[in-house]
Amino acid sequence: MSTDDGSPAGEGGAPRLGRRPSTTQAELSHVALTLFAERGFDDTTVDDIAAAAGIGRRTFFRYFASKNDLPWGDFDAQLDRMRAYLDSLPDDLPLMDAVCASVIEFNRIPPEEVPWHRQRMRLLLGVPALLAHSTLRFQAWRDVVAEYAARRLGVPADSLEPQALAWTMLGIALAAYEQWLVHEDADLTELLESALRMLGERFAS
Amino acid sequence: MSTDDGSPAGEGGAPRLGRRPSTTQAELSHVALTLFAERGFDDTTVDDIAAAAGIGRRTFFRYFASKNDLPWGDFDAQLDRMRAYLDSLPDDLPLMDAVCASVIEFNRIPPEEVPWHRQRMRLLLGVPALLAHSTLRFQAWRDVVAEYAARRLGVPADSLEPQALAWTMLGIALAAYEQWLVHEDADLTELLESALRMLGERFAS
DNA sequence: CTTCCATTCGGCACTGGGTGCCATTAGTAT
DNA sequence: ATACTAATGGCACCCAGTGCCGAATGGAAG
Repeated sequence: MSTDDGSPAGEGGAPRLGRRPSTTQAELSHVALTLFAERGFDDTTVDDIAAAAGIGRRTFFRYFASKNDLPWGDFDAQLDRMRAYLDSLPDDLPLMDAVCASVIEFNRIPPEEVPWHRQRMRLLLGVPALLAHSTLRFQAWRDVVAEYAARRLGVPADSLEPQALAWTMLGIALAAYEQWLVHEDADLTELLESALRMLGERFAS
Repeated sequence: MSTDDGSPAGEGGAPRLGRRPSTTQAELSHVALTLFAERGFDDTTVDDIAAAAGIGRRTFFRYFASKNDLPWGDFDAQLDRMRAYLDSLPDDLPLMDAVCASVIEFNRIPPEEVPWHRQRMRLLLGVPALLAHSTLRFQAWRDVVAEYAARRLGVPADSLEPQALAWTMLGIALAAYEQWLVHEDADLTELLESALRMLGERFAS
């Protein structure tokens, strides 16, 4: 995914060589999300999406490796943002504080994008096929957390402690998301904070 | 899954009426696991499995809803075991102790089944398609934990606290499993214990 | 033994996601 | 105009999964 498919039609700098891409991931994603909202995920075929976007079915699969990837946009860019945030934190900040802060920061969303993001997440966590596929994305997210924790702890990234920490953080975040989707008026940041706080209290026993 | 597909060929009680099933989930699962070990999951088609088991492709899908379900056996029975174990614990045992104990108990495996279980889990966590599909099974597991926690806490099962706890426990268990798969000589119970212990220490900060 | 009924089997055709191949199209540079 | 580059999209193909329906297999009732 990410932007290595050479598609950012328009600016970028490179004077373009060869035929220009006829669309973008973002546009395809948008078209698809609209269709999903109308007919539902399962009742929307890739042909429908390609037709609605005015491209061939074969071309669709050059922009997205699978139908399941549509709601994700370019997650890799988000991961880079998270990595950068973690690296910007001072090393004397306790590990748990750093990780908790980054989870909160990663999931901070501008108010105007809340409805949009809500729809995306409702899809991702509500449609079984998408929830299953999401696991693979979450794995990449966990790796970011685990690598940071491993560096701070001075242990390999694939050892128990960073991995367990990363899994835990993912779990907490998803539990908060589920609440957020159910309660229309809830604030995601607050939910994340209380989930994290709860974890600390519960384990203090 | 479970046993509602009416296939437990042999005993059961009901004197059988109509044609008898020509195989069982267990046998199919066994045949499939063997093929997976030889050729790999992705390079084994459903036709291969059906042929190896001596049944028609169409019949295969009456025993398993999908190819992805093959390595799972009857997970529902395991979940019932877990529920029963949780219910058997005294109510004055602190919640966290109860949950931790049940995670450990759920993943206790007889020594003779270790190699078998290892292969199954290596498949489930190593093949992307299976890992993704597993999410749906893990959801059922999480529900068991969340329902118990909710009862102990006197809150709805879909509220934040039980859900976050369940997610966390799943994460810890999976982190331990990953270590177990990497280290051939490791003991799963010990890994689970140290992962749980670590979580407590880390959050005590 | 024959008839009836229940249940499983499995072939066939079809949908839908995903891929490899390759000619075509649309651009830039010379 | 020519050459080169990169994206497009049609076509054929593979595989998972489903609906339909007739055929096979068994027990029970006549």
